[in-house]
Amino acid sequence: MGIKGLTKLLAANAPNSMKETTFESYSGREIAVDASTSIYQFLIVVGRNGTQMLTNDAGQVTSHLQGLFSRTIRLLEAGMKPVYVFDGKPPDLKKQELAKRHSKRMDASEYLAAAIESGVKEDIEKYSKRTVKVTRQHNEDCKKLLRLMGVPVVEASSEAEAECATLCKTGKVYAVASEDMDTLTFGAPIFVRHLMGSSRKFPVVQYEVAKILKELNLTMDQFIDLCILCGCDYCDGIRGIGGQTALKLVRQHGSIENIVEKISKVRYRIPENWPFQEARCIFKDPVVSVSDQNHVFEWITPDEEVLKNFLVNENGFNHDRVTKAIGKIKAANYRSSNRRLHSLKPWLRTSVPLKSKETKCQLGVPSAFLNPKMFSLQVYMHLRPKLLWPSVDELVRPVNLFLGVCKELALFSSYIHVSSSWSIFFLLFPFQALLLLYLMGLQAFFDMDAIGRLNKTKYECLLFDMDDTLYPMSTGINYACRKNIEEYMLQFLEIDASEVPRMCLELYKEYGTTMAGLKALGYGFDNDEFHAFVHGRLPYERLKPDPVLRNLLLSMPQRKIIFTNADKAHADQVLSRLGLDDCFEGIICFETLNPPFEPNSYEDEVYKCLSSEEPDYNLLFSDSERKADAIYDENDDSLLPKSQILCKPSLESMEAAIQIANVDPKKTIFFDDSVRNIASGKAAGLHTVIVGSSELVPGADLALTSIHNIKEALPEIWEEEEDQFEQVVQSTAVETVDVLA
DNA sequence: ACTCTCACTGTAGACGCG
DNA sequence: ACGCGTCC
DNA sequence: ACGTACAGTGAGAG
Repeated sequence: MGIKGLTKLLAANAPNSMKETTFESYSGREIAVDASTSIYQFLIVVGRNGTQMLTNDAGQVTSHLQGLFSRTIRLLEAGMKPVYVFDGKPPDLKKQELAKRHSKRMDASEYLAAAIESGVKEDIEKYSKRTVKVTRQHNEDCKKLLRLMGVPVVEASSEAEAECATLCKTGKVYAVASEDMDTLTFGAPIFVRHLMGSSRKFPVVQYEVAKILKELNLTMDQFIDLCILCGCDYCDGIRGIGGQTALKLVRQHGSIENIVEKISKVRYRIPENWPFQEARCIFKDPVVSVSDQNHVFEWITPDEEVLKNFLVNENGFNHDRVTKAIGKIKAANYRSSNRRLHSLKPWLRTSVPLKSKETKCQLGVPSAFLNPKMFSLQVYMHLRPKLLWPSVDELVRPVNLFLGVCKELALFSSYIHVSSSWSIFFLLFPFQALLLLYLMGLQAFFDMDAIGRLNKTKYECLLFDMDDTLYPMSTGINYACRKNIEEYMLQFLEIDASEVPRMCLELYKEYGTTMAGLKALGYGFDNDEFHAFVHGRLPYERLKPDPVLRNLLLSMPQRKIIFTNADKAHADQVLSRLGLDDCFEGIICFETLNPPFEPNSYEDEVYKCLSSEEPDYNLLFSDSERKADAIYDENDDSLLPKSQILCKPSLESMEAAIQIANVDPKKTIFFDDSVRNIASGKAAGLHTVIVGSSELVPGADLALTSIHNIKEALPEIWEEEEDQFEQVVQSTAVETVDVLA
């Protein structure tokens, strides 16, 4: 039911918080839409004639598909980028409200039956609408349709409105379009009503939460209390108190607790066991899906064939109509991908900071004073001898070799889940296991001998992203990091608070990291200073040592290298907290790809791949010269300033990493949690594994919910030990032969 | 008289043709 | 501009 | 084992 009477209350008490806009003005904007309410409306109204609805051959209702299909196309054609958010589990507090609705529907069903009996058309019409219920199947149909159309779908973990609001707060969408006033209570910064009202019965209205608070002169907490008092889905208000009185009381007393204490108990009866605090919690800290802070929504081209099959063959849509509609989606996609670059322009013109420069160098150590040695390659690439086995040299005789294997296996079985049949086998029948391994070894030796010197090694190197890959997203490090970046932009770059989240994300999207984007826009801050601020006060204590992962890593025979966009200090801190310091041969980090100065001191091959970009001379130049870097051609619409920073997901960064690590991409597996990094990793020729996702994404060869599942999902990594083993055996044999010869 | 609350009821898409 | 039938 | 919401109305309380 949303918040009772909030529209009126705001119209009367905060008229300036709402402004009339137009449908067209949201062109180019990402808009979150609550899917359930839309589907509900479609089911009620699309193609309804009494109890008749639009159906497919199988007699299943298709009204929701019809409605959603045309509405979404309408949005796309207007240049908007819709994100549909589906409901998750409703909070427990909402149960009673839902039960009420359920019983109402049951009543309506009875009335409907009676109406059909008596044959009164209007009653049939009326009551059949009231029995409408959005089922799981409807939801699934719609998700499928949207995905085929290339439109992003979000599954909220609880209330869709809460999820929408969070998407908006974090800048992933520009606004939430809904009719539900709850959206404001959940704190969606920009909330649009009647956006879909093609009837023009109501104009499109935009609410801004910040303006509401300002005009009502309330804090967000107080506003939430106000909404609870007005009456929300989660608990009753106080009888006799509506919007007006609630506003007065909140202004006067500040919080529900105080109001309860002060108001007349004679006149107002406070409900017993009134769960207003729980309701407050739902609004204030709603359960939302823990999504990747850096995840970027994409509106991709529709899957034409499958979409046609779904609509035409399965649901009886008119073929020509669908074909025409798909054409519209494609055209809209094409236009908006061209338009995307425009969205950064406003910041280019207005945001190049002038004042912030003076204070710039006081926070961090100017890089010029840092010891150049610190940036030599060795620091970032702790090159160690390639460690394949314990004491490889000693493995002259098979027995020694098997002792090594035993060690590894013993290590495995101590922590790997029981599912590893090898480990069990080894534990139960150590002697037999040894014998079997011995035989396998001999077999491998002879196989190898037959094949000759052909190198069978499948993987030589494993390239790991660090944050959100080696430890889960839920630690909140990523979130804290983002907050710090926003804080930095606010404090030191003097960017307007209202622009920060959105700008942050846009730059991230366009340049790979927000920092790279800021640099490209001409902000001349110091890299180290930025990193120090952003990574300085992260809640590292939340990272706990991960011995399981450590053992997994140590048991992998391949080279293992970290590839992160973060700086060295952060990488060191994280790895040390996780207890993984010594698991990696090297770290490719921000400084590796963006040497502070003296790019010449780099190895030739590294420099070669960097030289296609302008080296970052930025730090050596004066402010005015730096500003000149941001100059772009006003007349060329497609040109944005190039980033001077090399980072994922650019293909150049991938190739640079491959060169620095000196690996063959075909024999390297790249682990990352970001879809676009995976895509560009694939483009660079790497094997790719998306971590933290249960579904495959474009460009990924494999999906891992957690890095801990690596052994189950990629047994090849360990199986390769046998390959390595063959190699060792063989090379040993060859050497022996040489010696003998 | 006037303000406010409450309970109840009604209504809700999108397109294209003429 | 509008009403009205149609979509499946 | 489930899934929506506001606007308008008029009666009645204070």
